[in-house]
Parts: sequence; C-alpha cells; structure tokens
Amino acid sequence: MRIVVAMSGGVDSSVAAALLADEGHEVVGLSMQLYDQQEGQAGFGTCCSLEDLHDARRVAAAIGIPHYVVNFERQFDEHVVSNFVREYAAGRTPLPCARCNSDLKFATLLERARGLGADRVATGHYARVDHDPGTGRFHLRRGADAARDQSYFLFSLDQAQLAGAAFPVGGLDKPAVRTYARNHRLPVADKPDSQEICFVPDHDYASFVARREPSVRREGRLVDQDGRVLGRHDGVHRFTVGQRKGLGLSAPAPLYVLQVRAADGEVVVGPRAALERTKLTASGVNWIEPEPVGARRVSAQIRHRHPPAPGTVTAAGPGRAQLVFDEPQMAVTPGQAVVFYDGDLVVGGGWID
RNA sequence: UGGGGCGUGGCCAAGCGGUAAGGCGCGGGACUUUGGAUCCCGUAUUCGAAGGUUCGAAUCCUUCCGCCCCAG
Repeated sequence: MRIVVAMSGGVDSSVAAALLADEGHEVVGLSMQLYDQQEGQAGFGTCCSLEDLHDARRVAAAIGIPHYVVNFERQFDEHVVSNFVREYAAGRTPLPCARCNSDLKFATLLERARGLGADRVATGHYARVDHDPGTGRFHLRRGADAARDQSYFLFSLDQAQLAGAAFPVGGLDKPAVRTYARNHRLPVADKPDSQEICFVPDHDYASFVARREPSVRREGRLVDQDGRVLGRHDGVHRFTVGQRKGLGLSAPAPLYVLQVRAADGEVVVGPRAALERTKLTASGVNWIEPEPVGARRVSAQIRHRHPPAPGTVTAAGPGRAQLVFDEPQMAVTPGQAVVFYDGDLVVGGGWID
C-alpha cells in the first residue's frame, strides 16, 4: 500500500515512517511548511521549523524513502492560527493541535496524499484506529502508552478521516519508539520531545495574539465574584479559566481565573473551590461511535493530561452534547475539548462552550 | 514644626506582648505535542533607626528618620 507519512522531524513520526517502510509499504514522506521561515529567526517554532524540515529529510534519506515539503502556510494560517487568535480574543482558550489534526493533517494533507496515489496518511500520534468489518465503522482508541496518549487531540476526526488515518506508533510506548529509532540509526533518535505551540516564538503567545489582533490590547478590570474591582489587566487574551499565575493580585489564598468576559473586558477571579463544575455543554460535537440515544456513561477528559472523570453524556441537538460529571471537576475551560471515552475507546468529543 | 495616618522579604499584606500567616514574584522540581495552565518544594533569626519597659516586643514607651492625607 502507498502511504504518506506526515513527518514533523521528531522521533515519533520518523519511527512511524520507518515502521511502515519495514512492513513493506511504499512510503512517501511529506513535511508541511506552515509559516514563513525567515533567516535569523531561529527557534521561531518548535515543530516544522527549518531545522525540523531538515531533520525530516535526513530521516527520509536514512530510511530510503522519498521526501517532499508541501507549503501549507495559507491553510495553516486560515484554519489554525486565525482560530487561535479569534478564540483568545473571544475570551476562550484555543486548542490548536486538535484544529491542526482535523483541518490540516487529515483534511488538506489527506487530499494531497490521494493526489499522490496514496490512500492513507500516517502520523506519529499515540493513538490507534481499528476497523470493524461487520459494521464498517472505524474506532479510535487511546495509544497503548497511557502516559503518551494523544487521542484527545484527535477527537474530531470523522469516519472518512479515520479511514484514511494510520498511527503506526500507537501500539508502542515511548521508550520502545526511542529504542527503535536508535536501533535503526535514525538521526533524530535522541531529539528532545517537542512541546508548546509550534507557531508561537518564545512561548510568548500573548504578544503573538496582540500582534495579529491589536484590538485585544484593551485594558480591563479584574473583579471578584461579587463584582468588586481587585485590579486591572492589559487584555483578556492573557487569561484562561483556571489560571493562577500572572494575576498580580495578593489575597489570603491564591486566586484563580473563574471566567473571562471578553464583551466587557472583565476577568472574574476567585478561590480554587469556585472553579468546580459538574456540568458542561459542548458544541461542534463529533461522534466517532454512534450518537447515543439517551444517556451514555462515559469517562470524560476536559483537557490534555486531565484524569478522565466519570459522567453521563447526552446528545443535545445537532453537534451539541451535555455532560454531567459524577463529581465536580476543576476549571472547565471554554475552547478546550471535552472528549468522551469508554475505556480506551473514543466515543466522541466536542468544544466546551 | 495645626491635626490625622503609615513604615513588616523585590511587591501586596496579616500579626497588635509569647517568640514573623498568606498571596504575588522569583528559584528549583513534577507534568507536558494546547493553554507564560495546574501541582509540589524553597524563598525575612527579622519587622524604618536608636534607646527603654518586660522572663519575653514587630507588637508598650521615648527620641529620631522617611512617606501620605486634611487643614494652612
């Protein structure tokens, strides 16, 4: 089978490519150029930078597969970056990695792959897809390495996208991936894991947002739950629900962001206990398993690395769902994803309202 | 040189006779392919200065220094 591998230049996607090649597939490496790469702007991104593209090329050469760079600057900007900026401006907290997966890797990139005669796009995600020949349905499962699982970022893939997806390292754990990379002499075997937003230099996402959308630089008030003014801030884009640091306020106990009200520029803060929520609603919901009729017991995850918590989900109209947790959860954050699991199985997920 | 208030770590701040809370910040760690997120640990032998009272003071008294407010 001809398979395109999205190569980021990191170990995971490199091993994914090598594994598929080992299995005898006809593998084509593709790397996405996502933003204007300017000279002297080292460290602009932590993924898909010039260096990473170079690493991907070296790996492809080591494995002996062709490697191409596709320019997705426009698409990345349209789908991922502008969404990121818009969300912050609206007082929400974006999840760019999930947008990138559904809107780029398994959309534009998959199309491009088909143009090359391949019918699958493989990535280095720690997740698993399987196909039930009986129902014809594709299932998405957590990666075998629970600590590395990335299914959370893949919740919005639909059946067609899952049909075209492959996650070769999904059945491995990270140490095994590293070992494989070393054994196969892949040049990136010991490259550090990437983290943080790939398109924001220096971790300074607030400046990035302000540069793209100057109107967010609007001063506002920090208020407590009773509306008393505790201080001022430079713009709602600097805050996210559950945030403790950076408020610049002193109080007997730590204060956390409870709510970001972009409309009036107010950021509501309060004690940790005030962050607990039992219910949430989500929109843009994607059901990977059949949409539940009535209530379905699930364990739900409201952020990456959040221990899944038991609750009951119900479909609430087109693309909508309501979830009630058994126990209150800390900091349900608008803009983040809520993903419903049944054991390892991803039932579906959506964007928290 | 009339009256009132205040000076506690880089910042905010509690304590008001019993041997320096807490928050922010900072440093370190954990976690990590989102969110300068969260979490954990550390961070003033000393309370503007000098005397005094007391078994014992940041807390009481005296003087001095420096701020702020109202009134001249």
